[in-house]
Amino acid sequence: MNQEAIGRLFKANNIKNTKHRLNVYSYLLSCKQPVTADAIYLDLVRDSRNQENLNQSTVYRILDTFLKHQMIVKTTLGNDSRATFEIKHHEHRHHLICVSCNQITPISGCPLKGYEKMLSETSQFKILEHKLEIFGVCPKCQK
Amino acid sequence: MNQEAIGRLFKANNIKNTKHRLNVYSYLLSCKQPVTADAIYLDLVRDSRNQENLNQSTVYRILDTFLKHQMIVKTTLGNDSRATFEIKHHEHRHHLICVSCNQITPISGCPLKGYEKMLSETSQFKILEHKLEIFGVCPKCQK
DNA sequence: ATGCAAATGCAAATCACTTGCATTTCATTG
DNA sequence: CAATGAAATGCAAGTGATTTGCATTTGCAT
Repeated sequence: MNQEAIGRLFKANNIKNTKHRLNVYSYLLSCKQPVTADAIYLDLVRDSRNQENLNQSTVYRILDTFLKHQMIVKTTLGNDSRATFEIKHHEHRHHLICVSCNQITPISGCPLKGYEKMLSETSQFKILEHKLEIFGVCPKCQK
Repeated sequence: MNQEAIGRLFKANNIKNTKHRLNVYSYLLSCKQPVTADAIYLDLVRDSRNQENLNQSTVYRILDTFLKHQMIVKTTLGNDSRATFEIKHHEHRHHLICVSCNQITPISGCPLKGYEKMLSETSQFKILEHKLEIFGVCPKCQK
C-alpha cells in the first residue's frame, strides 16, 4: 500500500491527511506483529526520514483516531500493561505467542465458528466478536 | 467457605492469617464475576464491619500474594485498563462480556480442549495456556 | 490565497499500580 | 502468657502508560 492509497483511505474515512498519520499508518503496515504506542513513537523519531518532531500524545491521538475508524485493532497481550496495535485485516485471525521469545505466529482458521452460534442460543447474548490468544513455547525455544 | 476454612487455606499456603486477607478473600468468594482491585477496596472500606482502615496498597499486596500462591486469577478484560481478579476455580473459565453494560458472565466449559492438542501437533509449539474473551450484547441490553 | 476546523506540541494531569520506610501485627518460642 | 522477630500494613511519594488543556500550526474547502 503506497502513500497515495493511504491518502485515499484517510479521505474515505474523512480524516485529514497529515504526515504523522501517514508515517504511523505506514509503520503499522510494515509490522508483522502488534506493536506498542511507545515502539511506534521511538521508531518514528529515530527514523531519519522523520526529521520533524513527533510527540507521544500525537501518536496516542492518531491511534485513537484510527481505532475510532476501525482501521486498526488494539489489544493488551499477556501480562504487559501496555496496549498493542495492528492494522485491521479483513480476515479475522488469532495468534500463537511464544512465552520465551515473544514471537507471534498467526494461526489460520478459527476454532470458534460453530461454538459462537451455540453460545448465542444458550446464553441469549447477541455475540459480536471474540479475542483469543494462545500461549506456548515455540520449537526453537524448546531446545 | 467459612472463616476457619479460609484460615486453614492461608496456613496451607504458609501465609499469615490477617483480617485484611480474610476480608479480601471472603469478598472474592462472594463475587460472581471478576472484580477490580479498586472495587474490592471501595466495597471493603464501605462495609461497616470493616471499621479499621484499609489501604489501596494493602489490597494490591494481598492480591499479589494470592496470585503468587495461585489462589486467584488475574485478567485484563476487554478495553478496560484495569486488571480484574477472581477466585481460582478448578475448572478453567472464559467470560462473555456485554459491550453495552460491561457485565461479565462466566461461561462454563472451554471450546478449545481438542483444538489445542491438534494445534500443538501442527505448529510444533508446546501449548501452555490461552486467553479467550467473547463480546456481545446481553439479553437486557438488547431491548 | 484565505479562513477555520482539525491536528499537533508541550506541559501538566490522571489513572492504575508500585515502592520505601516507619509502625503494627501475627504466630512461634521460651 | 509475654517476648521476639519476621511478615504485613499505612502512608506518602514514585512510576509508567496514557490523557488532557491550551496555545500554535497545518490541511483543505472555498
